[in-house]
Amino acid sequence: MIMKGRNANDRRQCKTQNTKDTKLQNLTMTQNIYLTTTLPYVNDRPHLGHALELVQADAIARFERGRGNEVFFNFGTDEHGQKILEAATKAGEPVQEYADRYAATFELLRQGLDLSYDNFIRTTAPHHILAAQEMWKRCEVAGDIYKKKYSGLYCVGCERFVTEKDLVDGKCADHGKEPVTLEEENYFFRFSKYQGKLLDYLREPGVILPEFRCEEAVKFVEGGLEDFSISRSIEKMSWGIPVPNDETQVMYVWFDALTNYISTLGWPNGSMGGLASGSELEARPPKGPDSKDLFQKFWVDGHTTQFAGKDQIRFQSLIWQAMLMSADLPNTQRVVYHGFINSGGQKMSKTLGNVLDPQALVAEYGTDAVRYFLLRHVNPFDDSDVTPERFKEAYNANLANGLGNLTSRILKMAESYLEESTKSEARSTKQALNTKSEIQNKTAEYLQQFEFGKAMEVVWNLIGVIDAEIQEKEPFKVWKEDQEKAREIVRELVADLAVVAELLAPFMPQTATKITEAITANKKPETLFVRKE
RNA sequence: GCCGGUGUAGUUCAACGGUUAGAACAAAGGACUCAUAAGCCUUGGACGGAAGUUCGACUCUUCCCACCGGCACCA
Repeated sequence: MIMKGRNANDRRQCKTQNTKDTKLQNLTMTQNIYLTTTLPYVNDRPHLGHALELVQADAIARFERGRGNEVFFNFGTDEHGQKILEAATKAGEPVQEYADRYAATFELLRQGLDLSYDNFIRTTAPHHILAAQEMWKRCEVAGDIYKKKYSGLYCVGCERFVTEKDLVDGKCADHGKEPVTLEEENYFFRFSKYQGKLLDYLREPGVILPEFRCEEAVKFVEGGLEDFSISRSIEKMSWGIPVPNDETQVMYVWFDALTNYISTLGWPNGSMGGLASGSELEARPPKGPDSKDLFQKFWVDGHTTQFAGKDQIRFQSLIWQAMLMSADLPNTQRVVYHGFINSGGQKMSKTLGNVLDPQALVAEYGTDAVRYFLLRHVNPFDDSDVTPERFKEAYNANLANGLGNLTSRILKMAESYLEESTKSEARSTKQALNTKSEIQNKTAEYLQQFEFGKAMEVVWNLIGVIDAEIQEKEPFKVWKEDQEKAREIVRELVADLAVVAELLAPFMPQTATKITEAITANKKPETLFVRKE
């Protein structure tokens, strides 16, 4: 049963998808694209890691919409479980109110980071609760849920089960007491049954990015899978979704939470709570009698991509996939795992005082600056170190001095020399058009591999080229001798700038709009990025 | 402990076994002025250590040192 000693052939199972095939497909037909991040647990405020994942997903969402694909982009909050209950109790607040409060801080990211998600799913939403119960029933019907005695270390002080990791010298870190071994009857999920199927799943090209994470997943599965408990006694932990037909148990939080990826689409029926305001889909609702079609359209017929942190492999690529298999639903086609953000060479922590708050950065630098930094200067797959100094350096060098200054100098000349707006399409020089399609292809290629930084670097190379061109052609000098010739040069520059704006749209939507509008008005805009000293 | 990865300029990253190891940011100097004292040009600066394979190694092998990740009930 257990596979051992894989040969060289097996080793190929984690290869990434052939990008040429993907590209061809994408060029030839409109696709339905489903994107989701993981749902943050509402026991803490949003940190930069959440922002990274969201901005990555959002850039892809905007990019895909921009090339004509239909996108459903999901985000939301995970609100059940022991830790929320504890935190709320500690805060002396009713649990739901506590969850509401934190959920709100995450919803604020929509504005702060200019996110374009189509639905914000909360795991305490009535529809989601029904969906989680339906998922449970399906797994039960499949014969994958059974009752068994769970034996674990229980800390009387914490009033909960603890793990070895929670212990310091064999004692609970919070209470300094040795935990007792306690038995409880719980429901278990037959995870072990899916070992073979999961290995088959992992063998499909591109289901996990980056590749080395796929290797980790394979190793893990090959090591053998054990069934695990998916419920808790309601006496010890009441803050969860009731197990169908058993009043004494609630679901263990992640079993409920993972179902959000499809409950957000209205699964298993059309009674979902409604789309986020501003959603693209709200403006043009899916065809059909109810939103059941969203599930069919995006999860079944569409291409599905999940974004998650590197610590999520077990949950997203294994447990969730096994649940889907058990419920006889299609698997996720791709999960992209990002790294963590450290600061000053250390994990961000409150005690170290090096926690970077995305909203604070937005307040200081602006939405697009934060998006820019996360996408361009944070490694999409490995851990990255982010400090306020690095942020400022990148901001000044590339946004203030680079993009912002370029916009100013070109549009100042346009405003002074040209009498009317340069319609970018009409006046684009051949050169600009060539550059455009060439660069668009490059950025598309990189984005398909989730290489956000490389995709943006292409744009910044173009910015450098345009700056150099101004230096070389010196339209401001030419103006003194030959005004028509100077106008010609400036029109060309404006067309180039329009290309930059268009390329920036998925990454920095507000800036792209500002530049485009300034071009249309033929007016130098207000300083886009004020230089920080 | 087992498995995997990484160690290149002050910093973040590149480099089919082969001419003087490339960029970017930061630093220093210069000519210009349309622009946010921005932009352009120029300059200085690096292969963790040891041995080996090879005509030749940053690139392959072994060992050492350092760092990081994975090895299930924390979401």
